[in-house]
Amino acid sequence: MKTSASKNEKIKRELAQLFGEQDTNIEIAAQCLKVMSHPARLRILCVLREGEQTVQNLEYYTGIKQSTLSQHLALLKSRGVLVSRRETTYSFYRFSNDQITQLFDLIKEVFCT
Amino acid sequence: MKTSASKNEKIKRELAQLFGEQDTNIEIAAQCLKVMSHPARLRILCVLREGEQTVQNLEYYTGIKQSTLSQHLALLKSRGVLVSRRETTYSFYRFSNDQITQLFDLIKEVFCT
DNA sequence: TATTTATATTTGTATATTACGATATTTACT
DNA sequence: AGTAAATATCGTAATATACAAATATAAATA
Repeated sequence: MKTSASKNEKIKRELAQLFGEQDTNIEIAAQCLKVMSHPARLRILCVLREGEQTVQNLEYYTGIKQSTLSQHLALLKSRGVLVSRRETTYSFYRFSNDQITQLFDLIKEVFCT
Repeated sequence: MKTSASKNEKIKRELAQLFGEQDTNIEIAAQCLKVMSHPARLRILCVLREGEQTVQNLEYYTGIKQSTLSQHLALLKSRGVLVSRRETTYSFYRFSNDQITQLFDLIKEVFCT
């Protein structure tokens, strides 16, 4: 089974463009998406889409246990999905940037309409 | 730490809307996203974004071993990301619908620009 | 300084995913 | 029927992830 040479070239170019020199883009994308691909973490993101929240509010809204929640938040933060700030003893978490927000919105649109 | 009652209500409504009766939306979204969140599978999707391909062409473009590739394809198919058709001894895989394509395009935009 | 509150980290255990070789299946062709 | 080609599935070992209890840290306040 062969494909035309020109189409081969197009696909190869496309791949080169997507992956970049070291496949870093695709690795980063996979890691970031993977961390969003969990029911508990999608719940967290859904709450944070409305604005930043403390851990205990997230616990209240999502029903996830504190230690588990904290681990999910750490994971989301480590992959650049969320950022946090500390105010006295409270940690506030929020989306890290508009592109993540946009991605989340599309996910919601795709799966919830 | 308290949040205003009205904001509480808004978030609760938001959650109810997203999750639906049985949290099915969020489960489906998590499963579908998870299956896309793998370097090898993103490579596959990148090739298929250009149009349907046989397994052996995918093997050629992605460098993934045949049995591994076949498992990735089966997974993507089982979660509704891809569909396939058989023509003689060849299986052709392609994106299952426009929403998945749109989602993939945004992922690419977010992580590769 | 002792205590309390909010959050983070560690630890143990259970479960899930991954890649790949070996094997099976499907279809075409002789 | 027998063989070959393309694809699918199985078995398994290595690795990763999930969860929650226990513990640790950080900051406020008595």
